[in-house]
Amino acid sequence: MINLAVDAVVFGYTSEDGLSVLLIQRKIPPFEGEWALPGGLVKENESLDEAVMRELKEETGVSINYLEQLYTFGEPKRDPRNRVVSVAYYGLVRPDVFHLLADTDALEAAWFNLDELPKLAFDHQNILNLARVRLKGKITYEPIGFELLDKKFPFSELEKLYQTVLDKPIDRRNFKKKIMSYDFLEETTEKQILKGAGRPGNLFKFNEKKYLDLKKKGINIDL
Amino acid sequence: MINLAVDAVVFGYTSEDGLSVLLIQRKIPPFEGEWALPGGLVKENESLDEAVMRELKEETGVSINYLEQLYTFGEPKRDPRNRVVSVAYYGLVRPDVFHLLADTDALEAAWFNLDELPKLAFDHQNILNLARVRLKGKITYEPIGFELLDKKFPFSELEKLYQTVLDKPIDRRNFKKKIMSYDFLEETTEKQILKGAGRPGNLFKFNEKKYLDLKKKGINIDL
DNA sequence: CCAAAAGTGTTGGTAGTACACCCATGA
DNA sequence: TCATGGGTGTACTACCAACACTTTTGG
Repeated sequence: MINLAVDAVVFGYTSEDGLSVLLIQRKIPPFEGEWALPGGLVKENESLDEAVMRELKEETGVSINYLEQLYTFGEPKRDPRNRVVSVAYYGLVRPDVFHLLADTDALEAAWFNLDELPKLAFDHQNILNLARVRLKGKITYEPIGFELLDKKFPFSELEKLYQTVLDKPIDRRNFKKKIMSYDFLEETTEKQILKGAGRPGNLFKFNEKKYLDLKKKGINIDL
Repeated sequence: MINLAVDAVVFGYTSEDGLSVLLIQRKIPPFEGEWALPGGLVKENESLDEAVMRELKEETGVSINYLEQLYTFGEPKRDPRNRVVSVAYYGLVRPDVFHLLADTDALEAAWFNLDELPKLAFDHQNILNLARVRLKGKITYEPIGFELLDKKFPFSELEKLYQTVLDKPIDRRNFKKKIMSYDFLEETTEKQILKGAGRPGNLFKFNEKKYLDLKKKGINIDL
């Protein structure tokens, strides 16, 4: 008898704190009290996509519908008790729009900065690592930002987002040239309201139609 | 109770017949007598990779160990009887090195040219379509050919392989320039033995070390 | 006036694309 | 001698990478 589960790697991005990941503290054995990816067993009559959204909602209160399938992990001993095969999903959201609410099998749900992670239960560190790689890959051929930034934002916010996810510095001028050539950003006349010193930047917004078009067609941001 | 299965999309390539796919004719319901991808239920104590190799061997006699995970299909109604979630794998081989031998749940095993496919059981046509897309993608960032061509082969064979998998014409000169720049091919002094008219080409061989290096590092054949 | 962040162009190199004619062979 | 397939080079373009100084603001 093989049990089928789903796990969700939900990355959060804010310009202040960079990348984080949503974890839960397990209420039940195995690994009781330890931190793990949200997830759980698939029910008889739901699809995998439905299962992962449901578990995420149940355990963390986070409700999103654009997770992507990452990989299926099926080593016989990955769960110390029973055989559990897990279909992992991943996604990237802005944490501040959710109110976390641990429930069902979770004692607590919290965002952890990627460089301050606790030890994770099961093989969840592997899953997270793979998700990290895939996320990096993904943003080089698909635009991101629309769901992660404010309606209007200074250009530097988009730049910071790419630098954070790719985890390397980017030349400001070349990046702007490239992004602008895809023509999915519109410059507004408004200016950034500053917190601290520095010249305030113009605010930009996404042209939603062109942005979604390019999500389908694909772009190429090799940096 | 959810059953867990694996399915294999094994593509075959020959320069004469192009791309084909390995199918089996089902011996048991559902879809008895129809053609389907080789695959079957995962056993309690084997990994997913082991399961897919085993099923492939059992049903078709084909023994390979370099399939890659493709995607996991889990719609509740994809199997008309029970709930079956299937982890699909894919790979590309040369058909002529295998002796097909249908066994266990298969009445017959056979290679089908991609444009002469029978109607497939379950959602296997979807799985195949996705595998086709992924295969195309894959050869643009990983060299192929070593396992598919003879030890020594005329350059046109490699060209034909790429044209077949990508399903579009390629400029011979540009392709050669690009491939040669990666430096994993060595030109020999031998010449092709002809079948029919035409100027015989020089034979090439892979530099296995450099080839495997590039498999890891990745290349970029955007054509 | 100093520190912080935004804005802005040019140049050189590299890689990609388009393109056509001659050569060696078998029939 | 014709048909078949192999072999080869150039020129144009587009993209990418590297790079530094000026402007606006807050403190």
